[in-house]
Amino acid sequence: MRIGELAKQSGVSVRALRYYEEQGLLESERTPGGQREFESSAVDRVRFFQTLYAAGLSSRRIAELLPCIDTGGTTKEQQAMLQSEREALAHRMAELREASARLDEVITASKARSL
Amino acid sequence: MRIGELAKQSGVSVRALRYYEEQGLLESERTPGGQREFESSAVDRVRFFQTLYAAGLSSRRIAELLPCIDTGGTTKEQQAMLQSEREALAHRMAELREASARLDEVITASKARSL
DNA sequence: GTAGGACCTGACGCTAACGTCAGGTGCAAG
DNA sequence: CTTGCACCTGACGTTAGCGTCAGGTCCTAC
Repeated sequence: MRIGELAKQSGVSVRALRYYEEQGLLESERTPGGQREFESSAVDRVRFFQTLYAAGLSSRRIAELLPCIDTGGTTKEQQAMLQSEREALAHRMAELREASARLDEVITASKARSL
Repeated sequence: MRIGELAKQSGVSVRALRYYEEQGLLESERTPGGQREFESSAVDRVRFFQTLYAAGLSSRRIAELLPCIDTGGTTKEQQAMLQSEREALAHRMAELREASARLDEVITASKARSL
């Protein structure tokens, strides 16, 4: 499939897709005319990237994790990277919970005041 | 207290504090010589900002929420803003859980492969 | 063979949250 | 009164993840 179709199916912009390729996250064949040709599996891949981006990972970090993801990450370094990223996620979730709790305090306080 | 002391106690840079003030998040008196003088309560306030920043809120958003936080947010608009921000946090947490789950898949898959 | 939509490669623009000079002032100590 | 560190106000630099032209090519259809 070509880039426009991939964009439509994965829900990101064409520009974003070219950027992902530039960062080494996506690969593509080229037609004789020079246009990108993606495999259909790229759709899921891009959606996966979106999930990771939403979780706060950078392109750089995703690119580092890709070998682990694609090959199954058998080296110790890869295992360690996956682990540390998991811990980072846990940390971020804790921060969110903290912020959420603090906001709740404000909310309940304001409700009490408006009674 | 002066800005350097506040920076030390709250754990952020002097530049960041001036930025917060610029964005309307912090207030300060001025000495005759023009130097900022903060109340000691500013320490907690700044830490609170850090919590919200960590949760993904922008300065702009925090500034919007401030009246709710300071005055107790009694208007309907303020209540609505607090609610919507709470929901946004819940959404972000769901995204994190999703990403975390996907990463776990990768991790368990790689462990299985390395056996 | 030609219209025109999809695609191409630069390359500059944008926002947020500061970092980092530069050049000048305040202030507490000796 | 002079160090000398803390502080001041601009103002430009930085990073990420794209948005958005500009100017030119590909490809499919008629």
